[in-house]
Amino acid sequence: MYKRIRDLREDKDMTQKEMAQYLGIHQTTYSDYELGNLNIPIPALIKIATLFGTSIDYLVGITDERRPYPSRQLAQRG
Amino acid sequence: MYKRIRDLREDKDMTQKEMAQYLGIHQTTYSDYELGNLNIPIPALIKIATLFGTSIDYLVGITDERRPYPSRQLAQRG
DNA sequence: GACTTTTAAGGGATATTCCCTTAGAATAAC
DNA sequence: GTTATTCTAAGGGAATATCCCTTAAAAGTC
Repeated sequence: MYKRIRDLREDKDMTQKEMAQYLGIHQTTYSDYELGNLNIPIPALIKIATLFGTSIDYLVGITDERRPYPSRQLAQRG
Repeated sequence: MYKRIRDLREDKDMTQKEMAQYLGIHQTTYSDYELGNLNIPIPALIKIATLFGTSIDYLVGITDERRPYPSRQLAQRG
């Protein structure tokens, strides 16, 4: 169960159907992602993290820090 | 092709076989992970990020920052 | 060249994925 | 309370992906 993804979705007042459309999959597939019944593919994880402005690490519970590192395109030296 | 994972593995002088043993999978499966032929499951991503002391975001190329996010146990408020 | 180590490709049994249908839960209006 | 509506979850199955095995190819050593 990916509670963080569910909580972020609800914070954004989005439905599973809307998330599924965003990802190009069916609502029931997305439901299974949140429930942990299916492994979430990396491309979907990236899109979800981007949508919510956080990191994959936060989504999957590795860290409690919600802010992502700078995205690759904008990263600075130093 | 997950070049970052490959580069980190080589920096650590590890073979695909050693990585596969660490993950509990076959060398050819791990090879397919690096090549992008197979989707890397989240649990494997977590183990790889932990082993290399970095984030999943770095592994998959979202960010260029190599340092890991604060671990869940040690995360601070603010 | 012969040998070893390492990585990648081919093939196939098996497990997973994904969608469809549909059921259940929650809410609202009447 | 019942009729809609919305949202999420379960059951089932065709299609697809996964994972390992075998083996080939590449790279290095002697």
